[in-house]
Order: sequence, then structure tokens, then C-alpha cells
Amino acid sequence: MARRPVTTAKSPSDLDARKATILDAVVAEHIDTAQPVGSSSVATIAHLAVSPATVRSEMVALEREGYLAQPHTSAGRVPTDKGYRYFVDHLKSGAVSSAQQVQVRDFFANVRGEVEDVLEQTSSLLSRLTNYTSVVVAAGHSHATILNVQLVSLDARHQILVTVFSDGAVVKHSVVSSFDASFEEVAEASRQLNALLVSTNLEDRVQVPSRTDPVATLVREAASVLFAERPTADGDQVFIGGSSRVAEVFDGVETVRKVLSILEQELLVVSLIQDILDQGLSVAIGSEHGYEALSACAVIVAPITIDGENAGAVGLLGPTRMKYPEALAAAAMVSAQLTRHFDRDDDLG
Amino acid sequence: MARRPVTTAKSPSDLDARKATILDAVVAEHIDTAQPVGSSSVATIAHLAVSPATVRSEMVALEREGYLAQPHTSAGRVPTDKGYRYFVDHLKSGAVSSAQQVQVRDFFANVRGEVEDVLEQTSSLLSRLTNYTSVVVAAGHSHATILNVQLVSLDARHQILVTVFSDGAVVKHSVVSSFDASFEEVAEASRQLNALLVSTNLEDRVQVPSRTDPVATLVREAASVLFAERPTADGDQVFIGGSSRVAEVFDGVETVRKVLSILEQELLVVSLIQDILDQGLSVAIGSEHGYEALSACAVIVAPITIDGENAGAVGLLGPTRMKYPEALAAAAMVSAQLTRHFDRDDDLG
DNA sequence: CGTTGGCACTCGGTAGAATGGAGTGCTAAT
DNA sequence: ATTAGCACTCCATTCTACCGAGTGCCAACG
Repeated sequence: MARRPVTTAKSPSDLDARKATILDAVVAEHIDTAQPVGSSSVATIAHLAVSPATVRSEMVALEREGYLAQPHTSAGRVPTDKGYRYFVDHLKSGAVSSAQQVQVRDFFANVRGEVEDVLEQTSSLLSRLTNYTSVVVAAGHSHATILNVQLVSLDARHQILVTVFSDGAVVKHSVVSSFDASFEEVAEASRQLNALLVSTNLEDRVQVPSRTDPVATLVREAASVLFAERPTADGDQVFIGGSSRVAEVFDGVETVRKVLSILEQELLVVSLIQDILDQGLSVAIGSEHGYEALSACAVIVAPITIDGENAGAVGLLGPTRMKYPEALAAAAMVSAQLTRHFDRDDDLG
Repeated sequence: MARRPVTTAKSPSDLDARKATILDAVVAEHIDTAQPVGSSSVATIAHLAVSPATVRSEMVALEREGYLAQPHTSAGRVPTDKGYRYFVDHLKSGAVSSAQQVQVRDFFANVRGEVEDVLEQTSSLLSRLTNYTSVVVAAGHSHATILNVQLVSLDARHQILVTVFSDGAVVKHSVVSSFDASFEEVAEASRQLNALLVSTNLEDRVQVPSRTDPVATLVREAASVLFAERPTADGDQVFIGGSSRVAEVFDGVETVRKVLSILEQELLVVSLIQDILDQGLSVAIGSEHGYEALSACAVIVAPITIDGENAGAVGLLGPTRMKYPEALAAAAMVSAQLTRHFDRDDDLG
């Protein structure tokens, strides 16, 4: 892991070696200090055997080409989103500190419990590892087949429909029947639903009986609730870890508010992550994803696969000046371990 | 609704009428302006036919008694937690604006879907209504009886145990069997589990068969997973709405961070709410709940009951200088409507 | 040519100093 | 008991000066 290209390197404009070094130094330093960085600092840091003046003239070029910006005349330079992009694209993939490696391995060696709990805790882990807010998305089960359906009577007019999918997901639906249904009718409906639905998936709209006897009616009503399912989400689940980091990591109440507000809308988060993956990126910087409110953010994404199938993704949300090498490495490591965890889980099963 | 005493009025130290009026004015004004309030403002606002000088001498008394504090000499007064407490205890319960009443009624007239979704949306509603962060807690089903148990085979070594409770809750457990179980064995185990567990609840530790045949083993393994259940939470569910409000409403990054960090820990939130209810309060101000990190907060709580039974609570989290009348009224209204919603739901079922 | 030292200039940040004003506490008079 | 009067305090704001980091430009240099 971690020796794949960090993102799709669509290197149209490759900078000459010295410009690249300078840009790199500016970005790295700015990430470190959060301050505009000046020509003399760069000259020192980058171990270039040139004077600040030379660096300066290179920097005007870099600014003209859109990699750097000046907050105001006579301040140092700050990277633009394009600058960060270059930095990220040309990153030698960083290593996770061995202490962290141990931490992650320990974690996966010891987690128990339901998938949901594991993912929740993973999100928390990733956030602790990086000090950024973490997002774990578990892909929905739209293509999973139904293993079992159970209709359970709560009272005469209320039933609970429980559906178990082949990926282990369990979904509950409340059914309100149009007539008083007896225990026997519910039990019979349950049997028929099973016969009808097992090994289908939600995409195939199974034909339900059109008869008008109580049991058939019940079957129809239950099935319709099941198929009414989520016009929006595919049943994706979202686990957000370390949302309090938002307050540490961004400055400006307004930014914090905006980001939190986005995080509240899980559907939005899912499509954000999905969009980034669809673009073939592993990092989206500033406005690269379309989300206005997140223009101060960078988002790191790493997919999770189970048995080669897309099973979701882990994400990290930080300021554009986030610590990319560490964060990328952490995300990659966690996603890999997660993938392995679930694969292995199946193996020894 | 809304004409019950706002909290347990344990009025030991009742202030004389004028002091009360003054305190009231100070608190109200400070809530409004977030500024220390001076004697002359009070004299004006409170419609007291006395001069600022008189107000001043009353204020020194109120300060001595711990209701008010001065940020520094020659600033106005600010309420202490004790001051807020008095204010809240002597509040004429405020009315919800009729526009909001309509909004709430509309909401409850139109919500559909699973209980969880309703609660989630309710939390969001309450937050929008008040501009504070809202918490909705749904009490666990520890006392609910089991209606149905289903063991479903995923593969030879993995089964899913689905339990349906009389309150409509559905809980899923992954079971990893110690041997390769056939479909038939799983099905038989499922039957036996049903026979064994239906109409019991999780408190009664049902005796499981000690035989060593495959089916009995499976039954034992499944049951043990079920009973291993939550040493911590009672399966309470927490829905937090408007966490982004935290950023608007508190000042100081550190405070925001602390509050968000608390909100992340759902177990903690549950016990916070529970503690407050146990104290018989409907508002906890500053350090009245024991949570250090929330000393800048006030928490409003209103219980939800279904058929007279405690079914959870709604809560609001704001700064100590929150708009108590509105917030209390909104919380009361929403909790009442929620209660009615679920009761009515049962009626017309 | 690219590189560099020199230099004037810019502009944000900070530290004082001055000022204004809101609010107090005290006191003496009613 | 109330209150007008008054001296005092102290915070917030404004203004100033100024320092210094950093720039852009230019002339000189290899």
C-alpha cells in the first residue's frame, strides 16, 4: 500500500526543478506555520544555493502562473488551491509513524461487534490519528439480495417488517395495515413474503398478488412499504468522527458553522465523497468539489472494498492547509486495514 | 400544557418584589444584549419609579447574595448561574409564537416513516425553532418483551440474529458459530430460539439448553450474543439536531470545541439528560449538572411519555444566557406534540 | 544570460498615549 | 429610604508612531 500515485497526476504544466522545489517549500512551510512565507525563509529551508532575490523572481513567476498568492503587497506568499494541488500531486507518499501503525493494528486486532460499531469506531480512530474530522461511508445494499423477510405483529393494525440482506444488513419497516389483521394472517403473510422475496433484490420489482383476501392485502401493503424505500439515499450509512476538530482546525466562526452544517446533512456528505471518487481523485482541494460552503476545506478520500466490490470509503476533512502526507497515509492505511479486516473476517468465518 | 411550574421551585431565598424585578430586568437585558447591564438601563427597562442610585444599592445587595456579578469595577452587572436560576424559576411560562405553533403542528401532521426518522427530524425541527442545538433521546427497550427472533444464515459460519421487541424496536446481532452450520440447523435453531425467548425480556436470563448437539450449540451461541448486549447503554438512541448552532451561539473556540466534543459522546449525552431529569429539573444551568466542560451551557429538558411510560426526552443546549422563555416553551410544545403524536398513532392504528 | 546585493517602498501589526464614556461607590441632602 | 451630585475607575476605541518583514526594481557582476 501507499506507493500508488497519490492522485491522478494530470501533469500538464510541469514546473522546472527549481520552481518545483520553491513551491514545495512554500506549501510545506505554510502548512506548518499558517503564515505567509517569504523569499528568505524559502531560500533557507529549501537548501537552494541561491539568494532570496532569485527566489523572489521565481515566486513572481509562480504567482503569475497561479500557484501562489500574496495576501497583500509586502507579505510573503501563500499557496493557492492550484499550489496545493501541485504539492499533493507530487508528494512522495509519506509514511505513517510506526507508533500510529501499531495503534491501527492494535485497533483492528481487537475490535469486535457489529459492522456498524466497527465503522463508527474506525471513524473515531482515524480522527484521533490525524486530528481532523473523519467520515466513514458504508455503501448501501441496493444490489444485495434478500435472505429473509419477517412480518411481526405488534397489534391488530401495526406490523413490523424486518428484512435481512445477503450483506448482513437488517432493515426495519413499520407497516400500518388497512384492516385488523389476526396473528395467523400476519404469520401467513410473512410466509408468503418470504416465498416471494427471498433471493430477489430491491431493484427487481417483484409482482405481488392482486387478490383481495386479507393475507394478500397484507402482503401487498408490506411489500409496498419495502419498495417505497429511500428515493434519496441508497441506505448508505455515514459515521462521522471528531466533529469537534472542526472548531480547532478552522478559524472563523462562520467557516466552522458552515462546515458543521454540511456535516449535519449526511446525504450531502455521501454525495460529496462519491463525487470525489467519481472524479478519480483521492484529494479534493478547495473548490475542486463543487461545494461552495467547503471552499476552505480539503477532503481526502480512500475507498474501501470488500471482495473487490466497492463497499464505501473513508474520508478526512481538514483545512486546505492540512497535513497532506500524514493524512493521506493515515487514510490509506486505515482503508486498507478496514478492507483487510472485513476480508479476513470472511476468511476465518 | 405550559402552566405547570417551570421547575421545582425550591424557593428558599425569596427576594423582595423590587429586588426580584431588578434581577429579572438584568437577566432579561443581558440575555438580549450579551452585555453587562447598568443601573440606569435597569431603572428604565423595569419601569421602576426609582432612580438609578436606588437600583444601584439594590444591586450591591443582589451581588452580595450571589445573584449578580461584575466583570470588573465600573462595568454593569451580569447574572450568575444563581441569578439565571432565579430568573428561570420565576418565569411566567412564555408562549410559543403562533407562527411556530403552526410550524410544529404542520410538521407533526405530515411526518411519516419510522420512529427513528421522526425523532431525527423532530430534533432538527426543534433546533430550527430555537436556533439552539437540540437533542432527542429515545429510551431503550430494556423492559420490552421479545416478539420474535430470527436466526438467518449468511454462510456456514456466520448468522444474523434479528430480534423484534414489543415496542417495535428491531435489533441485529452478528453471530459467528463455532462450527459449520447447515441451513436446516440454523432454521431449527431459529425455531427453538423463538420458543425459548418470545415474551421474555432481556432482563430475565432465560435458561438455554446445555445439550451439545449442533442445534443446541447454535442456540446457545446466538443467545449469548443477544445477552452480551450493551453493558453501557440501554440501547437508548440519540438524535442531535443543529450541532452547527454551537458555533454561532458560543463564543470562544475552546468552548465550542468542548461542547462539540461532549455531543460526540452519545452515552454522555444520555446520562447528562437522565441526570437532569433525575434531579427533577427541566433546566440545568452552568454547573448544576456535573459536567465541567458544559459549565458555559444551559440545558433544557422535557420528558416524552408514551402511554404514561417514560419514553425518552427532548433537550436543548444553549449558552447560560439562552432565551429561556422561548426555548422552554418550544421544548415543552415539541415534547407534548411528540407524546401526542405517538399516542394518537396508536389510537388510530 | 542568470544571479545577486543594494535600496526604497509598502503595508500590516503592535505598542503607547490620549480620550471618551459608561458605570460605579460614596456622601450629603431631602 | 431615596436620590442628586460627584469623584473615580477602568474598559474600549482611536490615533499615532514605528518597527520590520517582505517586496519590486535596478544596477552590477560572473
